[in-house]
Amino acid sequence: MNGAATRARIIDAADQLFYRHGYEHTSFAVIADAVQISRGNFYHHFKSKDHILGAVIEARLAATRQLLDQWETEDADPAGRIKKFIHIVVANQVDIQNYGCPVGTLTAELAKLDHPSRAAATSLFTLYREWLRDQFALLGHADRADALAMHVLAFSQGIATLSNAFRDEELVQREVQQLCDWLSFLLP
Amino acid sequence: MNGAATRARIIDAADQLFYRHGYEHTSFAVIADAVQISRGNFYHHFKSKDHILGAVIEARLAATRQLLDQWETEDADPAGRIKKFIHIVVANQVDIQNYGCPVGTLTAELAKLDHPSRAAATSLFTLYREWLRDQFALLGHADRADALAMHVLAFSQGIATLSNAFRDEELVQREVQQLCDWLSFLLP
DNA sequence: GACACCTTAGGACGGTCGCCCTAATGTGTC
DNA sequence: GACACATTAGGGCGACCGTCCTAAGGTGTC
Repeated sequence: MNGAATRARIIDAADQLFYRHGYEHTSFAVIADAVQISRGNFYHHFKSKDHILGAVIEARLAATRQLLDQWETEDADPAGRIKKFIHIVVANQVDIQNYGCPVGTLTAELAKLDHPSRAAATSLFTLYREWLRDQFALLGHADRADALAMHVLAFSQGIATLSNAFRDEELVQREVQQLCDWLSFLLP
Repeated sequence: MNGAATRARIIDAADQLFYRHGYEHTSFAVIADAVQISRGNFYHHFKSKDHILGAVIEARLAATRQLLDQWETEDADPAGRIKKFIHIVVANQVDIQNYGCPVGTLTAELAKLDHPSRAAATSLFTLYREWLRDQFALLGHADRADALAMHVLAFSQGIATLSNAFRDEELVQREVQQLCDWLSFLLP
């Protein structure tokens, strides 16, 4: 098999497993099982588990950039784009109920581990933050665009955490609706 | 030394370590070092690491109940009590910046580990939820008291997550102020 | 002082971890 | 077919994991 393809499959499997069971709890053996290659073979593709994590974060960054770009072309209205972001927690409700927010839980875990990739994981948040900030600036709130962006980000994280803890679907619907209402008041 | 005292010291040290470095990442050896007892000695006090976790959660539940009771006696105004809760993220800002919310991060980790004590950890959230619900009911919002309680809870979690990710003090101040303003609109 | 019992020390156990090596196999080029 | 190189299989390495055992030490009662 092509080496690059195997590498991509490792990243993909590791991404899923890191998300579902946490970075530390995911062992080489489990990833190897998922990709159906031998354990020792990893060394050829990645020098260490940390390097796999680095590649996973990089892949997520690329995927996130693509998603945000796609939203830019799909929706001409900045407010509509923000709503698309807000509705992530609804679209991914099942996963979030089971495993929490992929970004929030990863940064939290890496912070506790004092892991070198902590900053890289935070940059995933920054991607959303700056994108949201741009949208709010377009809506005429350039002076407090960053604060508004962080407000939206914070509520998404809060909803994700409680959705995961209580497995409460109604809560998600209700809070999302509330945040969309709040957004409407900001429109020109 | 008194056995009960040693047991209490184990719980206390484990609580700190679980919070700062995560449950799974905290080994027997590290706890033993912190308490200054031998590794194998744990078996006399706790059958397994899971039992230590159980005891830690129980201790946190007791401490939380005591805190909430104290607030009830300290402040006769339900709105004032809610503000006390909101300001937890300010009072514990340093710890939260470094390690996140003790409840939120624990439930998230246990969810990923599919750990038996997951439900027990969630009951820590429930404690706050029901207390907040009671406060909002006292304020004359019995019909939607639970939704309001969850709103405040979600906010706290979101702030804690972002505070931990970005280490941004200003963000905390700003969002807390905003939520207090929101609370003022609900007052009779 | 004798005794029972609570508490502790220290280490062995089977297992798994992340990591690393070597030999074999596949693949493309000439 | 010969060769160079990319990829893989399989397993060993030392370290550490959570658990469990035994023997020693401490403490209180009579």
